[in-house]
Amino acid sequence: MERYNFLKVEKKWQSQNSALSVSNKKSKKKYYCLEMFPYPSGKIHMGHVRNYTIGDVIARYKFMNGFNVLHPMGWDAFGLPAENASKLNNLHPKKWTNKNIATMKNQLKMLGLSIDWDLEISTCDKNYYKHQQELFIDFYNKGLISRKETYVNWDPVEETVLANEQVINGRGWRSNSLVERKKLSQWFFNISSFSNELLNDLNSLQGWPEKVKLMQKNWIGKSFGCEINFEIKNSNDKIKVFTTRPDTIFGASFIALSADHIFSKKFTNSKEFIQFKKDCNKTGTTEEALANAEKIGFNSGLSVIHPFIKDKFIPIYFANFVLMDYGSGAIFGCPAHDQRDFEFAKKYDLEILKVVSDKSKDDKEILKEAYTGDGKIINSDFLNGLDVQNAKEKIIRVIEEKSIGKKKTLFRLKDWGVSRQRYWGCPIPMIYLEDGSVVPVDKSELPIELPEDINLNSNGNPLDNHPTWKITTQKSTGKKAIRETDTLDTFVDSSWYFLRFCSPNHKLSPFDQKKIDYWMPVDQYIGGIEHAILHLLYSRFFTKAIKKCKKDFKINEPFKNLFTQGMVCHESYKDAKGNWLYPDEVEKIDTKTVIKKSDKSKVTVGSPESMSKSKKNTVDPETMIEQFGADSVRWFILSDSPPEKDIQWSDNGVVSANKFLQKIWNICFLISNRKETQVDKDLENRFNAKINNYIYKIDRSIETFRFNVCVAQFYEIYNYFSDHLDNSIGSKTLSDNLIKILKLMIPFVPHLANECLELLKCNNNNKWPDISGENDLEEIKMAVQVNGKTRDVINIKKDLMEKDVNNFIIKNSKAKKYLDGKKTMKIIFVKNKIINYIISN
RNA sequence: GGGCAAGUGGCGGAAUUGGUAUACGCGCUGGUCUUAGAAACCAGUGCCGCAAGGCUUAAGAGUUCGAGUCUCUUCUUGCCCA
Repeated sequence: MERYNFLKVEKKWQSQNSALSVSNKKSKKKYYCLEMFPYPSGKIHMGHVRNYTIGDVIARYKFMNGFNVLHPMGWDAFGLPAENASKLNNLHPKKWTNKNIATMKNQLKMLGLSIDWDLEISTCDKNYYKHQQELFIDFYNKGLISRKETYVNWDPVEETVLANEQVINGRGWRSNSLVERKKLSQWFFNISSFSNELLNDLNSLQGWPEKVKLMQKNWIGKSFGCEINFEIKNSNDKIKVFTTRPDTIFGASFIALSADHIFSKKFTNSKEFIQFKKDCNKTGTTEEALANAEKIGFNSGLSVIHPFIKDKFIPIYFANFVLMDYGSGAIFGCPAHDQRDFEFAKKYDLEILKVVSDKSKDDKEILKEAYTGDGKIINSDFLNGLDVQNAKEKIIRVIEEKSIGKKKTLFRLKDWGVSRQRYWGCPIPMIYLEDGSVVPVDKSELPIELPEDINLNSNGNPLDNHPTWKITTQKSTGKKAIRETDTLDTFVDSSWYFLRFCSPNHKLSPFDQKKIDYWMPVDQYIGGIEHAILHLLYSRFFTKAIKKCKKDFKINEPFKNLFTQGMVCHESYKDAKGNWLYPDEVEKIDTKTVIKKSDKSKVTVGSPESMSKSKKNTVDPETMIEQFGADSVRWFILSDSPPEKDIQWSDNGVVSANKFLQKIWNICFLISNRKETQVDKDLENRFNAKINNYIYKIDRSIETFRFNVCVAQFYEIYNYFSDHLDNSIGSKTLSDNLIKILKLMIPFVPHLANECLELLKCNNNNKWPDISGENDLEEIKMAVQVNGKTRDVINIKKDLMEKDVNNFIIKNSKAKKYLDGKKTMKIIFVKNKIINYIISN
């Protein structure tokens, strides 16, 4: 017998067109299977392998079930790493990117994915970003984009603006440098005006994980609050304050204003105020940064009159933890029940009055921190005795009756700042005229192309530094103009690529509406959980925004079903000096000892975590494919853990996958050369039935993404087959059943399965075997319990009634000895499953 | 601090959704074949016990004829938000 030569076989099947031939028969049901496209960073990693293998299983499964399948792939090709690499290697971002794309495309092909490469797109291709610029202009004309001067998170190392979500613990997500607050004029997508829609439509996404929907819900963060107008003492002015805790109004002990509040104009000549404002800018803009920063304030010397206690005056401060873009840029502080207010009050020695009773504590006790829980309202006149929720409702009612404020809905979701002071991104198609007005370029001028000659080695914005690029004229008037030199956030690129895939070469507009009508929405979207919030939210926003701009566009939500796969993890290794080591630099002596190959010194093993270059706990997919074959790698990555959970990479696992696939090949070989035996019809029937049950189970497991269970079933099937090779089952029966099983294996290990099917002379590989449901097995196993304890398992004919089962047990079962001489009080009988005797002692 | 998950052998995990707990794989142990190793194949492998048998799904209680699954309490871990 020849050994299975995966190198030869995989090449053979890959040289044939791997795409699932998409016929455009409209009569057929469509299936759009999409995996998140990769950033072309250089090489693919195991995370990609997992993502795309899962997608491939689904795409091939649906194809074999008769669907028209769209299974495209492209490149999220703009982004900062290209510029960094360019500075390092003196290679133009475009060249660097295209080189990486070529490498990674080749690697993906090695995996044997059923991708239609004719649909390939790249976001840095002008034929792609041209249409993105067109969408930008459409959005602008619809009022969905605005230009705002705001404070932004400024990364001083990257010299760029960061979105709030790119700031982690007050530091840039990539550079890890402390983020500063800086005022800049920026382009914004008005995503916040879609807050309600984005929130409510989550309910329609039944194919999304609850977890992701919850994360989006929290991110949008709808809350109710109240605006209150405070009268300023000895003045006709009022201050509009926003609060989510109007129930604590009687505990108010100060008013805090943003340093940018309109009242700050009164202090423009104060040196102290100017210094205070400077200090404020050291604090970031995220909620977290505001919560953790030291609270600083500036006493305005003014005060307001408490709206319900006429002789109570409350001082007005400016404070660093209040931002202009939250509410009205003014809050009232209730130190007893808000931690930030508490810290502020401690620092400036302000009154701390409890107005919500903490059941577990004495109300007279001095607080060590703010109490934010529920409780009965105290010290609050007409609110006393109510709980927090009722107090909120009552006080809002009173405030509205007295016309000193009103109820307001607030969203946590902010508008999406998309300007980036970067070269390698989509140019924003706007121009500045000499009269100061800002207008879109004429659509006929699109694409606004990135210049190829660019100097990336100076500080600041590369396009702005380019000698000629920004100088232009307005087409319609011939007036002199300057181009916008910022480029778009790369999240914009990935917010509509799934639409472009439906007609990737369409020239006139971003997409062919007819194709959208057929293919959209994406039936199954697959990607990492790390995109649970931003990418998915932005894509949802884009879909809704396009719907606003284009009459015929009827899609409301882009992704019908979403699956988020877990990460690929590996142990990390450190030598005695504390240097990280790659897995192939170490050797395992036994289960406990690991040594460094080069000098045999002992190595410390770290617990498994997500593969990352910095910890060198990576395994290169290409090496693995060369060593064990793509099928083995695919098989292992699907086998060990449920796909939504993290998986631990194990070389042993791939080795055993490889061994198993060899066994499948062997058994095909044996069966195709098997001599006919005397046939036992009964045995054959049972064999057929059993295989049918397996087919049913595997089919169900694929539908529910339980690929690890599928793999286990395949192992069982193999064991079942090899147990029956010597039995009186006809060779044709064995071969026919094996063909069915091999077809089930095509989505998992396409090369091997197709090769085996060829060996068994099966040439109808594209059709999924019939699922006739769970077949009737003549015999089933039934548990016999006495007082709830299992005493025997009997093989018995299916569908027998209680009386017959009972008779059988009394004659044949070893459970009988537990029943002898005892009185049976009751028998619980579940057909085909269990019989339970309740006896008295 | 708040929210959400989840805790099953040495390890990854399965359990038809309240009905035989530990499928399947890894690892380990013994054997066959080999000069030897590798590969392959066979057998064993939750714990206690010579055995009969008993115990076991983080811990404890509850509902039930019957609980890994449902309810409550506690503990631990992970993720997201602060």
